[in-house]
Amino acid sequence: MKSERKEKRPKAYHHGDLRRTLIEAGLEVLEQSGVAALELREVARRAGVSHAAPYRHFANKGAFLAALIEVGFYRLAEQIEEAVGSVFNKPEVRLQKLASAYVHFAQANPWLMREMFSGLTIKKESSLGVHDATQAVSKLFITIVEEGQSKGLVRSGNSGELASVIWALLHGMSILIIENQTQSYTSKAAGVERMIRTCTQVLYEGLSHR
Amino acid sequence: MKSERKEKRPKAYHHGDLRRTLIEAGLEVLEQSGVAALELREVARRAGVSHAAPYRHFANKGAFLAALIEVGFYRLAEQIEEAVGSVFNKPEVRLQKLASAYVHFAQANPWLMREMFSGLTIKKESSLGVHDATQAVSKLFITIVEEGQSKGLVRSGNSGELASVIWALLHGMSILIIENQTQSYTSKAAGVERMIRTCTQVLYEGLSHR
DNA sequence: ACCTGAACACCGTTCAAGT
DNA sequence: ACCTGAACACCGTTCAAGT
Repeated sequence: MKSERKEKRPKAYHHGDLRRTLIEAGLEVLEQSGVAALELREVARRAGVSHAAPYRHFANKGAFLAALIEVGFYRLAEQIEEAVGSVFNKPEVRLQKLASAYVHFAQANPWLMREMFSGLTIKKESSLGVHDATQAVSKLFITIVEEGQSKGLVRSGNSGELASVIWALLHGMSILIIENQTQSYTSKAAGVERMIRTCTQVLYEGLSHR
Repeated sequence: MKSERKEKRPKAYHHGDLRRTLIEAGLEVLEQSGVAALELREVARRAGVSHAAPYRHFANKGAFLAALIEVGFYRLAEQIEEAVGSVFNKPEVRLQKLASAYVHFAQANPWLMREMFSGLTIKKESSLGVHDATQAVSKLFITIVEEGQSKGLVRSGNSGELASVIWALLHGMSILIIENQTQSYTSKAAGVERMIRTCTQVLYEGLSHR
């Protein structure tokens, strides 16, 4: 209901911040066993509370999932920011760092990633938090494009549209990799890095100012 | 080509080819109401059989989902083949047709698309059919790249890797569109077409022979 | 050979009752 | 204010029994 981006510390009752505990447990179950195994009762079990307790913090299972997704987008945004913000390299290298960050997030959180991009429209309607979180990621891509344009590196055009092209390629690549759809090319870590480099090159060429 | 796997023809009993009927019903439920609503009992209901009947044709719910996914990949492959096969236009136009076909498939079957790229690795292990079906799509992309290379249009390099770049961009774009993540740029059909054109351009530039 | 109906374990959700 | 335990409807899955 409220925006929970800050570390607030509600007074511990039986279990401290149960909401946060449930979310952490949920992320754990999700990554360990997949969505099919993500049961509210199991999450409650892990948190050491009764199966009815989660309903004090989430309207239903959908709202709980939305909370996990929200966290997911904020974490992804953080990783992206770290990757592109702390580097004073050439733009090509920054783009590669961005790509690496995105792909590695997907590899580290494949199930979360799948849920983050599964029926978002519905979840955004019922959860303002999810909407804000997706915007955080979206804005990062747009900023990157606009920076590139202001330096004369990126072709002119609607920055939102060009940002979507970058996002699309990084996302698609990440999905193909975690779904093992790139075959032998990414079966090893070195292959993944090579794939990232190739994507970065194609993007850089394709987006560059002519 | 509409070659849809090996056609077995079990003789009609009470309901004709129940297996196929169940799959059609399943695809219907999935697209109408999403994965959460995809229940074997509901599918059986729609097919007019008891809730136990599906177990004569599928080991469990997972195997049923795998069957839907398999159909999904073959249909996607068909659409792609149609798009690139029947056109004698310039390669740029063919690429755009390919992109359109992919995106439109996603728009027409968003839930199926999400399931097709959700936990594929696990499903491929238990379902050879799914593996073959994904290969059918994968090969199409590779062929397209190799054709481009042989004509000197596409840069040299591992064709599988370059094929993955194309697939990645088209897939990512499709996901962003169906998840409403490209914002206003694709809220109307015209916006989607423009987005497709931009992606195609970037791809063509990025992949071209230098 | 193919399907049914009862049965079982388990989940999401609700609610009166506890601390 | 926050959590528990019983209760309910419904799902996935199994299996003996029907045609």
